[in-house]
Amino acid sequence: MDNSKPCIVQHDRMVLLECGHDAFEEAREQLSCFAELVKSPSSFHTYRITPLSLWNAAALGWSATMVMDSLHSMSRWDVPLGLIQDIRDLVSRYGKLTLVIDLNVPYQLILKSTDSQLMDEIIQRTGMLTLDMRRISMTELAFHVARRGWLKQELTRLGYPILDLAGYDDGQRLSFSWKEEGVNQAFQLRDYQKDAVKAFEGLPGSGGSGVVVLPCGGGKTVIGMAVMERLQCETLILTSNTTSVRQWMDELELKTTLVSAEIGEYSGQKKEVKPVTVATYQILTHRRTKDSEFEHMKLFNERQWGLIIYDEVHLLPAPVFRATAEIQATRRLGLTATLVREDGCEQDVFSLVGPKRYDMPWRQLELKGWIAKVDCVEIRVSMANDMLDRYHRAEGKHKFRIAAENPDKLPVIISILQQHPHSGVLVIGQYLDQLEWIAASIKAPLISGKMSQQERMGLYDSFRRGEVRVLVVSKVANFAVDLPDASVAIEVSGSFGSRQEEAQRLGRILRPKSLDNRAYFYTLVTKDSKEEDFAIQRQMFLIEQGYEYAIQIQPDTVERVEATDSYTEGGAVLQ
DNA sequence: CAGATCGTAA
DNA sequence: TGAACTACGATCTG
Repeated sequence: MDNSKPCIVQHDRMVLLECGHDAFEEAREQLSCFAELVKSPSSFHTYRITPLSLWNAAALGWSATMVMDSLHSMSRWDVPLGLIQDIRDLVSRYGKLTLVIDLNVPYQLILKSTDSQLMDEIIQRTGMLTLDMRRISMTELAFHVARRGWLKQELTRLGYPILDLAGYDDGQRLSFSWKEEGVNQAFQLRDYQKDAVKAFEGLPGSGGSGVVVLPCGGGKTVIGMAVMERLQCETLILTSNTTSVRQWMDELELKTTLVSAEIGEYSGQKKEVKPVTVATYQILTHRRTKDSEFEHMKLFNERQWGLIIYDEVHLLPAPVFRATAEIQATRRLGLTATLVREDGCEQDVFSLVGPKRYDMPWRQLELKGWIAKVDCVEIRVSMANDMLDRYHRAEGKHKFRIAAENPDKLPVIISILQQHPHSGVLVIGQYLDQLEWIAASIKAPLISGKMSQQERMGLYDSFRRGEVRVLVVSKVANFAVDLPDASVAIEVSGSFGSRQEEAQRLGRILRPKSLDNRAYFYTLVTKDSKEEDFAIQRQMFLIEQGYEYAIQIQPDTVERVEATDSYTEGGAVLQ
């Protein structure tokens, strides 16, 4: 055993990482490249090495030897032999199967494998020869172009990822450029944005499809536009909501020479199809009745798109995968802050949109000053005795809500507000009753789904101007892209454990700050309740990104609030 | 026929 | 595990 190493590598593909260890930070960075975080209690973080995490690493250029060397350098004990075998096997699978165009037969693709045994294995496991595919040599299988997406999806599911080198249709050409700003100064991309665009383009032959992972505030729309600008083709942009549709359209008009006649909105309100069209996922999946067809999927074929951009690709609805499988000859760019999906369709994103091409951890942007430096603090608030009684008597499903609505969270909120007397603060929660009560108690306006868009805009404006310092917001915070940014967020309750939600909420305070570029994220959790478990689950994504939650335990009510005051100011911050 | 309101889906 | 919110389309209104 070698205690100078931070990890325990287990034969079940789990890796335990000791948190307090000197080499923690470095190990975390390595692991995040080829493993995914599954649990993060305080002393050890648990990572899992999955086929998908290895293939994504392979797509970024990791070899099995590199993964092994990395594991070896971090592991306290010898890396289990079985695992070494598994990693060798899995990583080497990426690239063994390639997809190319048959230059002799039109509409025909060829799946090539590096050895005939592998081809035998695949044919056996899939029974593919019974379909419209022919084995044209020991190592080659020919099939129709229409099967391209289906094949990749199926084989990835079976454990055989395909390196797609079959190329793309360029689509209808569309000329435009960045608009010149000021004194003939065209728009400048940040270095990492240039790198992301380059990574998406890949080497000649590869690239052209895949996912760019960037935190909120990292400029995902800019990267989308930059890829469009490189390709000079008609583009379909898919986003999660109508506000974001308008945002894309505005940005395009503002930063490029495209004019409004060339940019179309395809949503519930309008059905324009123009050289650049921005649509919501929802309209694509809309059906008149439960089992009628998806009538708007035809949008994929209404023009000769040269590029399809999937904004927030982690939200891509399952039915859209099917349409995506059919347009594999079109370049595809996925943009997201997290590849984690609650429905486990990560594999389909990998096989149908493409592998991860670029990943920029939040912490690195923070070091460069592109986003604010955030301190995350989890405050565990205990329950008063009568609440505790109610909690224990309640049925399982009500317990969570009782804990979440713990009224003793209020003094903590007030204390935090006092600690940040000059900052814009967002109080974010899940239950309207609770939020109404808090809003009334601290005399701050509440923004919920009930409030009209106009009223919201008014409040957002006053908040931006500093006339209103504190806003209480409901789940609207998860969707409203126009919510102004603050430097302090207090999460008073959250849903069952969505990592996405936590990421979104943190995103609200990430925009760089003028003074010291610092922001604060507090999450209030009732001590010894179910809420603690869900909080752990929610925080996982941020921990994956390298954030650490300082934990404050709040033993009892008001008089302890002062006690924590000094504690917070002192040291409950990140390094 | 633009804008408000309502029910439904996910 | 449940509540809250959004998007869409249909219907209504001046």
